[in-house]
Amino acid sequence: MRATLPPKPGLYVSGNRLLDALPEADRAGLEADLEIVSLEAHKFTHSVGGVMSHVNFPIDAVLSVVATLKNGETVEVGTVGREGFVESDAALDSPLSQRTSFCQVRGTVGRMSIERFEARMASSATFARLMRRNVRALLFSAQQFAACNAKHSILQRSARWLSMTGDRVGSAEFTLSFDFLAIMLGVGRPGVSAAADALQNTGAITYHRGAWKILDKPLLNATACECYEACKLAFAASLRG
Amino acid sequence: MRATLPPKPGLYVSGNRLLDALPEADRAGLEADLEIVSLEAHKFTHSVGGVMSHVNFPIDAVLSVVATLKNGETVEVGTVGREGFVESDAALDSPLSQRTSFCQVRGTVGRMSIERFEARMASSATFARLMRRNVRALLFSAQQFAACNAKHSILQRSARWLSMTGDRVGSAEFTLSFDFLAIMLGVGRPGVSAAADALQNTGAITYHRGAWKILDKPLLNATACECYEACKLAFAASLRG
DNA sequence: AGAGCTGCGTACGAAAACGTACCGTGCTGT
DNA sequence: ACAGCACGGTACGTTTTCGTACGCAGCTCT
Repeated sequence: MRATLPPKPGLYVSGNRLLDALPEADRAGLEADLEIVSLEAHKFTHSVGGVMSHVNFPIDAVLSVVATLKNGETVEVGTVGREGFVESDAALDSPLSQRTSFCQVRGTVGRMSIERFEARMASSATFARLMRRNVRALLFSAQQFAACNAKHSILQRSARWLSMTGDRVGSAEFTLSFDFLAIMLGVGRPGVSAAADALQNTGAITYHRGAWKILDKPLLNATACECYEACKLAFAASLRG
Repeated sequence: MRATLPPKPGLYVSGNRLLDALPEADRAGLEADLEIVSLEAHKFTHSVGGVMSHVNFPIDAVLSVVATLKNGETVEVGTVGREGFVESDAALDSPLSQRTSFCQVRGTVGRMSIERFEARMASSATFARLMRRNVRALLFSAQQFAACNAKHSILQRSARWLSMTGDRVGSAEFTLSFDFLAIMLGVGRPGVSAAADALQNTGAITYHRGAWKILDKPLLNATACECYEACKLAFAASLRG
């Protein structure tokens, strides 16, 4: 679960691509600043309005940022894996979280205290720049989700979600219930059911009782709307600084 | 078209609430750094992928940030008036614009060169903090739009848009065609037509050939989904630093 | 083995929204 | 005054999605 980028010999590699993109000087002391934590599915990392105590850099967990509406419905407004971090508010000069985030697919994260994060933001322009460029990608993806939710079908959005998640867990298999996917996409469960059927019939995926397996990633990507590729590119660009 | 916040005597007041929220020290030289420009409706300020030459602080214009899909459709993913600025990428350590923005409702903006903007970001922590907290509100609103587009009806979203725009132009009257509103919301024109009818029948607004007038703002706000209020609060919070 | 929970298939009427098309109406420029 | 055009009312058949409901299957725990 480490070394997803070619590690430089002797350097600490977190497994989080964002941290791994830091130059050598900025990785000094990183190991001491990070606590590796296992997150179970559906475990919250931060709730809306709360004072943030930590920032989380996913390693092989997938986290979701969601907006909660007044009637209690939640809709996913961002997905974060090893290419990013939560809570992004910390990089925007705010100690308060304006959204809820939680673990979507179980795995590990590197957890850094807000104090250490802010200290690094203040002391290293390179670190701060990388974090802010990542927030830029997060903004891009939130905007893309807005357009996507307005224009794309449940099938396209389901395929997008599965493709994105496949990339982030770094594996073709992961676990997620229909109900949860329906909530994330802001649609009804029968809609997800129909989409999953269609995807399974084309041979792109199989699923069984919450266990998904991607059989044909190119086919799945092709079924997904352009938003998959657009967000992928945006995050890739943010890692290049 | 100036002095929307109580001006301190002798201080330059731009009419943009974000700039006006700056402390006295940070307003030094602001007048020299800003060029007041009149924007016609539908005039682009920046296109996606372009190198940004300027940042625009709306005074009484309303700008839209849109995502353009591959089939040419555009969907509004952010609305910016005198409480904010475009292009936000400049505050996230990027010289490239990742979205297109253009003038939605004609009016004036204060335009600052990217060089002067970056110089202020670098030299004043207060300025940088205010800009980044505004980007935080922009992120919040993009996320809210994502949830809104997934969950709320055309009527609610139309009312939200009109309420938001009314606040931003600082007037109960403004101009906008049905076609354009339909594009912004990512829906068909008949949908907007029906929503406008319903809103006019309740007495919240009137419209005639693209000229809208808000008659009963509280009623309009009540018809709008919660996203109106949520975004309003987010931007208000960003102005308080 | 049985109870109970979670995950999922499915059906179906209702509602929302789409897309397209056609036509009126009020500006605007010559 | 007239043509041309932008604006937008309206209609209608089609598609998508919703919401709800019911039932079955597989896992787990006792």
